[in-house]
Amino acid sequence: MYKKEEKEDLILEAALKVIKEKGFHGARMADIARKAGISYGLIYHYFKNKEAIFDAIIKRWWKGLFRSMEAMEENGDIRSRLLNIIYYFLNAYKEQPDLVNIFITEISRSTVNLNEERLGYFKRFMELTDRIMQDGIDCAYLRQDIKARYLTYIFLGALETFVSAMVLVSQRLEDDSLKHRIASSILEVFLNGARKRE
Amino acid sequence: MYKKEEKEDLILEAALKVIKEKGFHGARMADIARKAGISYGLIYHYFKNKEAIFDAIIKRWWKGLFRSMEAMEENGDIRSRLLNIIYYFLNAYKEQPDLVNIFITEISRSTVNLNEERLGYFKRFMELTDRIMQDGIDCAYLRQDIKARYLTYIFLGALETFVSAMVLVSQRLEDDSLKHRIASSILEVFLNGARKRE
Amino acid sequence: MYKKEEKEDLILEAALKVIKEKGFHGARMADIARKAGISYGLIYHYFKNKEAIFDAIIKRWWKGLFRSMEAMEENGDIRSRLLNIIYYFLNAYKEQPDLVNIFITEISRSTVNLNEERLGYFKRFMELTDRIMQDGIDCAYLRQDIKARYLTYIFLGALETFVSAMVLVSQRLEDDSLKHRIASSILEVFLNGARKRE
Amino acid sequence: MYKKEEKEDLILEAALKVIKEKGFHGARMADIARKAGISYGLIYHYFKNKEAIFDAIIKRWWKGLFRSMEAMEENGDIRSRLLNIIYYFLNAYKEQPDLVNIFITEISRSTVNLNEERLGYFKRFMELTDRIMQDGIDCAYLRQDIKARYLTYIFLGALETFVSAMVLVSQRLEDDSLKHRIASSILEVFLNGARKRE
DNA sequence: TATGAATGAGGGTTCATTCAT
DNA sequence: AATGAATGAACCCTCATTCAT
Repeated sequence: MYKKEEKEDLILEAALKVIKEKGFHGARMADIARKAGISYGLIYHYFKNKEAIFDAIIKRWWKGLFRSMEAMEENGDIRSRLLNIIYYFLNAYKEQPDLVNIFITEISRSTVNLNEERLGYFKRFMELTDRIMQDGIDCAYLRQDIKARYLTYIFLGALETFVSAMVLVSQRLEDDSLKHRIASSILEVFLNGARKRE
Repeated sequence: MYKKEEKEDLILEAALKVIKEKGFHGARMADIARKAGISYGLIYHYFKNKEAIFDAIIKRWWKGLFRSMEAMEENGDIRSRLLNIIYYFLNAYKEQPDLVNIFITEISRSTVNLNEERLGYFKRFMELTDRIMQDGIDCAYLRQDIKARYLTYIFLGALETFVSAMVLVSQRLEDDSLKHRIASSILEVFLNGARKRE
Repeated sequence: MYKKEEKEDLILEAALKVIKEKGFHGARMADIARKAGISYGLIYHYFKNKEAIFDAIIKRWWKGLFRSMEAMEENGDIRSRLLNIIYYFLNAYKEQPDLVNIFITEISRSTVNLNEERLGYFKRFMELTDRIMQDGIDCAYLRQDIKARYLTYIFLGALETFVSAMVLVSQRLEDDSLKHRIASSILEVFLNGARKRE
Repeated sequence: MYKKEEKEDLILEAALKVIKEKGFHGARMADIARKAGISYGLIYHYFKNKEAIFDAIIKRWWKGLFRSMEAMEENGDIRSRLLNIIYYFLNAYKEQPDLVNIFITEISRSTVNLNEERLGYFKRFMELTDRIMQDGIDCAYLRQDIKARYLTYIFLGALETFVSAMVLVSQRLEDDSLKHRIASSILEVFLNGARKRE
């Protein structure tokens, strides 16, 4: 089924744009269909219902992030692994700003639509990040007087806030050097506070 | 009219709870009325429509925060002023966890319902925090190689993420010593990274 | 109860204006109360309900017209009696354009709110006018080959259409000579067609 | 789309009946749906809202009338053109008494729902009728001492009043000879008063 | 696969009317 | 006599979802 996946992607892409503009609640199936250039009845051949579209979007986001993080676990140093997370957000933002927008505005904070599955993604993300921090603490790269989980909060908090600010002002990231500058800013500020001092 | 304000508060309190549970979109006027123990139509004596209730909640949040921040501007040192912000969130969370929940999930990130007025509140918040950072930079308390606005991002990012985490797990804050511990954690981690080194 | 009637008039006067602007359905009790400068609860001391206000307005219109027509029955010639009807409309229009507007737009044609009582007024109006026509036929002043009822139709049709046109364009009648000119136009055109020819 | 128009007609037909019974304001969308034998929401596939249904009904009435009047302009004599108007009303009344009822009770007099578009229809109707009268005056068929616009008032006033009376008493028009009798009554009475005398 | 007509539950809002004060 | 808070039925409109074609 090659075509099937393409069509699903077409729908998800359209859904992304509409949800970005109107939010999940405000996004109507008819809007999504129109944006995708198909009839709205057809959406139901590919997705059980509106919820399923949202789930697919969420899943897409997390799966990519997890894959990227896990790939680095074996052979990456702490800096590289943290940078990896940052770049996942920044690259995603560059290529699919709508997706990041939705992550920031609809996924990352909402307790409303939170179900077991979605909560699970978060926990996993926290755990994967915790593991980086714990590795850093263990190898004496990061300070040892703060719990890994707290470092995770600081790191992800800073990252999210930066990205949120970019989302809010619709910052363009076409210039790669700007992207690198932002990435290292986030990293350095965090490390400055979190690195072990001698 | 003394009674009028009381009734409005009653409605806002009810709305707070309902919105927390179901989100702004999911909250039905009927739910709010039931929760407030009043009849359906009465809400419309006090608020023009559903939007107005949301606005009132938002306004209440920001006005309190601004008042608190401005009161400290004259005579507070940097540490105190930052702690003041942290405590505003933590105290609010302790006394009105629903309000903080809504701030985190519905206000602080949503670009959907963002209008000029609401965006204005954010900008003001950023500016007031920037001013603290700039004062800290000017008096050589904070490091001078990072822009005030970036320090603001880090600080608010960490704060929001901590509070978000508390919201997500419905952390109870009945014990004041826990509150103080969290407050100083946030502050110290931030300062550790942001303070000027000799 | 002297005051009572004054207050009722105050309310009716206000109702007149509001109904003119918004129609009977669009007129809200709150609008009427505001226009009358009283609280809306008070209206219910003077009128049973909204319907009763409408009834009072209708009654006011018809009673005045009937009184005027009956007073002329004994001693008026045909021309005078017809002019009397015309002048009742034109004078009413001059002094209370809102009332005439409502008669034209809400009373004279609506079959919707038509109940026995209101239909009765119409029938009485038709009968009183028929009687003039019949008298005119009997005394050989009006042509005898057309039924009195048909002459009534023509006459009232012309009158209503003139007044309707004035209502539609919000014609001012401050100048009495204009009023007289219109009155005689209506009468002459009618008589020209209806008078007996030798 | 052939079916689409049929469905729209079905809805308009139902709306006609309901509005006749309850007036525009009193007519509920649910009533119309029930009368049309379709589901509630389907109406909104065909009409934007209640107002649009009313507009469609009004448009239908006027367009038919204008088409008929314009078709006669070139080659009709004055009598025929006036009879044409009369027959448009009487035929419409015979075939769609509800439509005529609504024209008389809701359209022809109401200043409440009058907007630019609707007022425009009236003006056009008046102008087209004026033109007949002016042609009649120019060719010395009608009297020359009365303005065309006044003749229009008389004519349309008589016509409307006749039809109104039929509407009020729910007169049946199944017998064509009755229709012809009424038509010539209206015309003769008008012409009797309006025709030029030698 | 594809369309869009059809369904109907649901929710925001209005407003006449009642009633405690 | 006067106020306006309180009630709740009513109604328009939306939109996710189903289904016949």
